[in-house]
Formats: sequence, C-alpha cells, structure tokens
Amino acid sequence: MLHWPRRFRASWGGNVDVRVETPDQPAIVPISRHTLHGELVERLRDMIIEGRLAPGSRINEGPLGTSLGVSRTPLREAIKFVASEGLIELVPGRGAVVKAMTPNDVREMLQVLTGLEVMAGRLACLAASAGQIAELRVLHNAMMAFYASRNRLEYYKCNQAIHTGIARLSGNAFLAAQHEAIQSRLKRIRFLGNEGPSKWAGAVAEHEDMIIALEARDKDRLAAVLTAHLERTWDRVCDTL
Amino acid sequence: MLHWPRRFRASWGGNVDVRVETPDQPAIVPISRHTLHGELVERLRDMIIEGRLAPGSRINEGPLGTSLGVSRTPLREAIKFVASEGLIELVPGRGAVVKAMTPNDVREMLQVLTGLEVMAGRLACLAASAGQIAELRVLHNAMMAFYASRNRLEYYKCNQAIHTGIARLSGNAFLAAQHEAIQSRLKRIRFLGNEGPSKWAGAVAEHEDMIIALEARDKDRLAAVLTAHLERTWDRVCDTL
DNA sequence: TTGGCGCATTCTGCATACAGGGCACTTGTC
DNA sequence: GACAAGTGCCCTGTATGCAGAATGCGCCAA
Repeated sequence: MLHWPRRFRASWGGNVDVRVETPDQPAIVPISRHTLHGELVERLRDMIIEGRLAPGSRINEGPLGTSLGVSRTPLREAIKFVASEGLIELVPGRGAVVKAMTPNDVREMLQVLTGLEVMAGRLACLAASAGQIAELRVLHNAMMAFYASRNRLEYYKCNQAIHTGIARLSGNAFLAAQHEAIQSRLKRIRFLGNEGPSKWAGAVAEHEDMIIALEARDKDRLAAVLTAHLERTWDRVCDTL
Repeated sequence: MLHWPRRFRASWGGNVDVRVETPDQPAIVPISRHTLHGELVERLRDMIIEGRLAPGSRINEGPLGTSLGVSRTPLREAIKFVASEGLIELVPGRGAVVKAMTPNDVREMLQVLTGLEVMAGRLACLAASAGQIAELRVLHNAMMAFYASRNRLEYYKCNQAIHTGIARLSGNAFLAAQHEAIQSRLKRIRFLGNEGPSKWAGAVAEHEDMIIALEARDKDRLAAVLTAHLERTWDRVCDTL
C-alpha cells in the first residue's frame, strides 16, 4: 500500500539544495523552490512586522486571500504556521487575530533574548574562529558608516545582523534559530525604539564595546555589555509602547 | 464591508475564560472549548513523542485523517502548526516528515534548555513566593515517593513538572513557554534516558540538591545544580541515541 | 431615547473535488 | 541479466462548496 522509502536523502532536510554545475559558473545559487506555503508565511510575517496588519485586528481570510491571489486553503495553512510562531493568535470560532504585544510581553521577550544572546556570546568567545569574528567586525564597521550617514534603515539591518551573527558564532544552530525567531518578533518594536539621536548614539557606543569584547574573547565582559545593551534597549523601547 | 470591531475584549486573548457564577460553586473552571485544531495538534505531538509516528517517516495525510476521523484539511493545518514547532519537517512536493533529531540536535537543545532553566532559576530565587516554592517541594516529595516505589512513568511526570515549575516561578511567562516548548520536544528522549538504576539514582540526588537550593533562594547554587543536572542528563541520554 | 430581541449578512471551519507530480512497478531492449 | 523508458497508482497541493456560528444592524417596546 505504502510504497515510498522509509528514509529520504539527507539533502531533503530543510531547504532544497540542488546544485547545477556549469563550466562558466562553478558556484551556482541553490534553486529557491518557492512553495506557495513558504511565500505566504513570509508575506504574513512581513505584513505583521511592517504593521500592515494592525495588532489586535482580525485577519479576514476571504479578502486577504483574493488580494494575494490565493485561495483560502493555503492561506489558512500559512496562518496556522505563523500562529505557532506566536505572531498570530487563533481564537476559536473567530479566526486569526494579529497578536498585540503588551509592554510586559516585550519586556519578557527581551529578557529571554538577552539570556540567549549572553549564552551565545560566551560560547562565541570560546568557539568562534578569528575569521568569523573579523566578519562581524566588518559588519560593525559598515554599521558605523551607516550611522555616520544617518541611514537609519541600513543601520538597523546591520545591527540585527550583528546580533544574529553573535548567535550564529555560538556554534549552536538551535540556539541561533531560537534567538532569530525571538528577534524577528521584536523587529518592529526595536526599530521604532531607536528614534531620537541620543538613544541612537547610546546604542552605537554599546555596540562598539561589544565588538571589542568579542575580539578580545573576553566572555565575561561581552556578557556584561550584552546585558547592559539589551537592558537599555528596553529603556529605549518602553516609552514608545 | 468589514463590520467587526477593531479590537476585542482582552478576555478573548488566548484561551476562553468565560466564568459563570453560581451560589454553590464560586470558582468555575473555564469552559475548555476543544477545537478540532487544538485536538489534532495535541494528538500529532503525542504521536510523535510517543514514537507512534517514527522519526524520519512520512506522514500520509489520507490514511491518518481517516483513522483520526477527520478530513485532510484540518489535519493539514495541524501539521503545519506542529511543523512550525519543529517536530515536523515540510518537504516541498512530498508532504510532512517526522523530524529525526540527531544527537547533536539533542545536545544543542539541551544546552539551550539549560540556559533557559538557569535563567529561570535565578529569577525564581528572587521572585517566587514562599508558597510557590512550597508547592514545588510537595511535587518533589511526590516524585521521591514514586522513585521509592519505582513507578517510573509517574516519577517522570513529576520530574518534568518540577522543571516546568521552576520555569514558571521565574515570573516570566514567555520564558516559561519557551522552556516548555523545548522540554516537550525532548520529552521522549529524556524519558528513554533515565533507564538503569544508577542513572536514575543520580538524577534523584541532583533533584534533592535543586529543591534545597531553591528553598534557600541560593541562586548561584541553584544555577550550578541545574547546570550539572542537565549536563548529566546529556550524559545519561547520549548513549541511547 | 435607550435597551433588548430578531434577522440577515458574512465569516469561519470542515469536507470534498480536482489537477499535477512523484514513485514504484513493469516492460522492452541491449 | 541488467538497465532504461513507459505506465499507472497514489499522494500532495490548491480550489471550491456547504453548514454552522458569530456579528452587526434594524426594529420594537418600555
């Protein structure tokens, strides 16, 4: 009855990584087999983070589906997926509601994010290669350049990438994934939080300490800096809530 | 066109908490409005954790749906939900595959779990009330009784409840939720890990230290005990993988 | 004028239907 | 005998249909 193999190639785990070889281009980018499901999940996440779907508002499947050009079925599946991530709340008989985060939610999430990042930072001081740390320094310098030119959006992207990078340098992929998941949920709020030049300058100074501590592989110092940075992130953010 | 309110009562967030007041029963338990979706999610999780759906095997929607008495649509939505939790992997064009955890995955998850639990323990020492700690002691004593009577399943349930309890005592609901999510993913493996009397005895001794440190609100000691306990959990578990 | 009740609209939840694709088995050829 | 192409089954992915429930509006009565 069931005539497929019990196990599949390891390459099927996660994203497809089909690689085609040609004489001209030895390194081919993997074919991004964009599934409708994946596409919808990303679109939903973006719409929520960007505020196009207002916190607390209901998600009306019919109109949203037609406006995205898909039927309700894949949309509903994507909604369930995102709901499991915590950005959407499922209310029985009422459908999906964009989760409105209370200030306390944000505080709690920042606390956990701090814990994970400190853990990652400690591990990174032990495990990261010099090259990896150098890459982060490059990113940091780029960020400083964007700060100098007051390019807030690009600055912010670098900022996030640095935090994600520290999590990756821990060598613990699961830790990095958890960190990234929480960070993405706080994306919108943290972006809004850095408004005002004094706040921004403070964050930049903390980042400078961060990269220095990492380069020195001073894990206690890095932990202290990260803790302070994220505590002050809370301060920066909490009055905008 | 859209004629529902922008915001809903706060009580609609999360579970339904309708409370009916009667003279006899002042405290009424909330109506557990079991949705098919929620039911299916739990069933799927249980089937995976209990090993009824073998790691690495495909989930055949048709037969599984009929055996559960539901159509494919709600089942698929539940699969997507559980996939977002990490227990199931979605393979384009091939459906859902029960995620097979490598030993390294388990190690990484245990490392994160340790970090979260240590964080929670430190917070619990500061935030928990005496009554809450006393409740944990009751649970601990119950666990010791199950150990004495060699009731491994009930022992294990108490054990999990204690760890969950510490996470809850942190006062950080998000932290507790994250902790619980990871713990549930490791449920099966940790249960298998405590086989053999010597391993079991070791775990029990560590738990004794744990509750004592918590009662003394000695956060550094509790952190050390938790770290050691979970490191040894890895030792206990890793040769069964 | 205000509160309550009933009705109609619209949405959700679930089932079913259908198209496309993958996998295994079979058959033909070397 | 082995390998390759063909074929058919079954499964996934998506659309659609339908029943039940929730919501908003209007009407009626106090």
